[in-house]
Amino acid sequence: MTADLHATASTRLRADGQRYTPRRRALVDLLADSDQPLTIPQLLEHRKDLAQSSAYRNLAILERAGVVHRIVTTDEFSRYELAEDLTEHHHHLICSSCGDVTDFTVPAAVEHDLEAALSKVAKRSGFRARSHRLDLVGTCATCE
Amino acid sequence: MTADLHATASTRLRADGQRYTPRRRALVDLLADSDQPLTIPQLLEHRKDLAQSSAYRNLAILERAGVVHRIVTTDEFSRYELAEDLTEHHHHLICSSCGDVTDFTVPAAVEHDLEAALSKVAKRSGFRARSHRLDLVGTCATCE
DNA sequence: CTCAGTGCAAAGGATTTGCATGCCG
DNA sequence: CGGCATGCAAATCCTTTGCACTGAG
Repeated sequence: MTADLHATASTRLRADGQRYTPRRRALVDLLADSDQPLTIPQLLEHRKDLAQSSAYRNLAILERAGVVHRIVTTDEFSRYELAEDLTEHHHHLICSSCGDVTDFTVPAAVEHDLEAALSKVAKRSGFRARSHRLDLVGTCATCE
Repeated sequence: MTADLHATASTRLRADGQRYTPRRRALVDLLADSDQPLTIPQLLEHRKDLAQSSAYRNLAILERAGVVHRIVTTDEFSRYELAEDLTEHHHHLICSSCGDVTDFTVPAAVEHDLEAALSKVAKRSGFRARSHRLDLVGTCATCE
């Protein structure tokens, strides 16, 4: 699936008039290898040769192209993960103490009921839903 | 319930060694009167006599005391609402175009199943859950 | 040669903080 | 009176932007 991932990333960037450069590929690789959304400092930590400004710029471009997704939790840093359709649908455990985020999933049945309830709400309010977010906020095992 | 609200706010602040001043009360009033979380510019807009820095400071204090809750969505501003236990449990429609946030609720049955699934997840990961967040992200009727 | 991608350094903007003043207890 | 709350202005810090350089086509 990794090969596919890069092919998809490349296609989406091209569709947006952008190239799939080594730097951008490196960012996608880092995100794909992680089981949690990463902040830019964390990304730079893993790949010291990446320039901060370029990381910001490239992640913004990758986000516009629909390759990565930016999330804001409770601390001061944005975090990035692969776009929803490039991973499996999942949710986040957010530690309000250290800010760390971990992925998790819920049973398909629950997810399904949720979808149904949400689409009803959206229809009622004339809201065009694109996605939903379900996060659990609390304290992670380490901070506890 | 408004009287109770202020009594509760006052008690919680006192427990945190803080006073319930007119400015703080004004902020709580504004949030209680709104059917959506508000940004600080929005709060200042409603009450022009509030100083920006004091608003920031007081909201931080109110948050520490458990009276208000800060949420970060997709745009650059934080938004504030009354703490979960001072309102009814609800969720948010987040417009990714204008950043506006509207409250909504889901049927108790769905909410209940969700709680059950989440507490199972939390237990499995040694995560101490404090609350959950369920948001619908998309485009509001106005921006559509 | 051209033009996008990159790195560095400087600018931006929401939020925070230092400090002098005012007010409640 | 004492100490916290307030307002103003300056400082912070994540993020964005300007600009010159480099490399791919």
